[in-house]
Formats: sequence, C-alpha cells, structure tokens
Amino acid sequence: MSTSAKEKRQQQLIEIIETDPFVTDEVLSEKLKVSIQTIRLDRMALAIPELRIRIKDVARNNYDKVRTLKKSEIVGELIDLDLNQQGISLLQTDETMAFERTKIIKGHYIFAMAESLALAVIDARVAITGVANLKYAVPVKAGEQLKAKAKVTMIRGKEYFVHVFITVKDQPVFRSKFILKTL
Amino acid sequence: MSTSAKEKRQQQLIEIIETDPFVTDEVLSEKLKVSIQTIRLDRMALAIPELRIRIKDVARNNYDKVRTLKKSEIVGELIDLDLNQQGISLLQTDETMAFERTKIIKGHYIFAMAESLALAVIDARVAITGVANLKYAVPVKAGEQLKAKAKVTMIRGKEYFVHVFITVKDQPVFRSKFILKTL
DNA sequence: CTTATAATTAGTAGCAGGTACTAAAATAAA
DNA sequence: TTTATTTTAGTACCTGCTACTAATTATAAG
Repeated sequence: MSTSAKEKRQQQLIEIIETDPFVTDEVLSEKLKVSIQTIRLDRMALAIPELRIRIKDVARNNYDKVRTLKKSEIVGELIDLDLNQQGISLLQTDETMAFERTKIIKGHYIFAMAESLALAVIDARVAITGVANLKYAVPVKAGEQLKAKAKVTMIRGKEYFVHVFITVKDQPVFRSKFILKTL
Repeated sequence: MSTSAKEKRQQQLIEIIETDPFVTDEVLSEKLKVSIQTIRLDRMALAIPELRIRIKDVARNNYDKVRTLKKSEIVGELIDLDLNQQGISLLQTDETMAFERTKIIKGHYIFAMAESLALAVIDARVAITGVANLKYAVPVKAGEQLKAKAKVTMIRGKEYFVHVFITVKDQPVFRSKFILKTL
C-alpha cells in the first residue's frame, strides 16, 4: 500500500463523514475495508472528532441556527420604529445566504428583509396583497451589511402603502413598494 | 414530600430540558436538589429519553431541516423545463413556512419559489436586476401546494424578461415579472 | 402511634462509542 | 536485506447512561 492509498482513503473518509456525520468508526472500517484502529488514526490525522462530538456539533449549530433563523436572522434586526410611520432594520449577510460561486446574496433574503420590515411598521394582522417596482440596483455580496428603511406613504381604509429602501453603505441596492391589507 | 412536590419537580424538569436539551442528569439532579436516580425515574415516567438520544434527535431534525430548506424546499421541485423558454415547479407548503397565528405562508417563500424558477429557466450566471408587478392575489394557506409557471417573454442582449405565475389548484395567487441580467 | 404505601436514594453490572496508550505484524522503500 | 512506514491488535479507562435489586425515608391511613 503506497502513501497515496492512505491519502485516497482519508479523502474518502472525509467525504463519507461530510455526507453522513452520523456514521460510526465501525461502519467506516467496513466501508473502507480497514480496521477500526486505522480509521481512528485517520480521524486523528484529519482532526475529525468522534461521532458523539460530531452529533453534538450538528445539534448545537442547527439548534442555534434554527432559533436565530426563525427569529430574526432572515429578517434583520429592528433598530428604529415609529408605528404606522417608519422603521429601520439591519441585516448582516454571510455566505450561507449567497450563491456559492458568485457570493451574491440570494434575492429572497433581501426580499424577506424588506417584507418583514414592511410588516413590522404596520403592527397589525396584515397580508401582503401587492408589491410593485421591486428593483435591485446592485447585487449584494456576502458579508455586506444591509440597512432597510421603510416609510408608510399612504393609508387608505384597510390598505397601507409602504416603501422600503435598502442600502449598503448608503449605496441603494433595492427599493420596493408594498401594499398591505389588514385582515 | 407530597405527591404535588413530585409533580412540580417533573414539571420543572420538562421546562429545563425544553429550554436546554443538552443538560445531563447530573446537572438536573443538582438543579432540582434530588438524587440522580430520582431524575432518572422522573425521565422514565415522563418518557424523556437520555441526553445522547436527545442530542441525536436535535441533530437529525435540524440536519434534515436545514438540508431540505437550503436545497430545494425553499425553492420547489422542478418538474418541467425548456431552457430559455419555460419551466414549471411545485412547492408543498407547510406550517413552518407560515405565520403562526394566521397560517398564511410568508411572502418570501413564494418569492423564493418564483425567483429560483426564473433563475432556473435562464441557465446562466445571472443576477436579478429588477422585478415588477409582483402581486399576491390571494393569501396562501399552509398545506397548499404551489405550482409555478415561468415563461421567458423576451431576450434583449444580456437581459432576460421572465414572467412567473403561481397558482393553487389553478387559482392564481401570485404573478411577477423578473428582469435578469447575465454576468 | 403504628403500619402500609409511596417516594427517594444507593449500589451494581453492563453498554456504546469512543480515547490513549503499547506493542506486534504487515507492507513499502532504501 | 534492512530500515521505515503503515496497519492491526489489545488493553485500561471514560461518559452518560439503562436495567435491575435493595435499602432507606417520607407520607398518609387506620
């Protein structure tokens, strides 16, 4: 067995664990046709922790992630609000929100930020019935901080008209008009 | 110690584990001032699994959730595609995509479905530069299946104009025009 | 006040999925 | 062939339990 056989096996090991972090050393040794000890030496060499630690990591990561994702991450942080008048929110983007190759933030994150701010300024049970003139001026890159400003421009009966502008370092990247209707 | 003392402790135990599933029996026994054995009897009675199982559950739940959420759930399933012409996708909605009280699907899910289909029909490195006439006809309720149809209406140099219509049981719920620009 | 019953605590063996270590065997390179 | 590398074997120990038996303590009933 040459050195490259070892390297190849370790590469396979990484792939297997990445696609299934819940795999035991025993199963790995069966899949790669080597002893458990070899698997353990490989994990050592690659600094891959044992099953329980991996599971705990997955659990902790996603536990936190799902919490923040459901709470505010997708939405941004509300930093100012005058009910039925205006509101400002911030959203720190990262690579998980972007296309892998281009690192451009996916549109629905920007949309979600705008939508949730629009909903926040009209604090009522509302439904979005229309959006117009939604425009991306410049693609947003992962890592940039988005600042959204919402303004209520008109209230007509049960209908609310809200403009949302999003900027990166005061450069406009997105603007939209939302039409909201109270239920 | 009355029976209600036991019930009270078990109630506290449920609360502690719910807010922190990563807590060991030992810590629980310290917090609740009873022996480890009592904690274990309580867990038995309440059918709460041991720490490792709890961690594994959290990991598995969220692992699957994040995967499907990141991969295609948010996007829908592509069922038909003529490149640069048209495409159709389906998205099964559920309660995790909806507002808790109203069960109305959040707008950005619908938007994401439309956006990703628009991107899929133009199979190139593109950026969305504008969207117009985005309109929600009827709020979508959790559990309904969305069907998105995209049509490329015009190609002008590097710009692509794509219309996306979304229906629930052939009832229109959303329509939009995307303007995409190849990079 | 004593007894029956419920609740709690103690203690042991065993398990999964390892770590950490030592040592021997197999394979490759010189 | 000898040396170096890689792989395998084996043991003691670890955590956070389960499953079980037994003893102790608290509480309620007669």
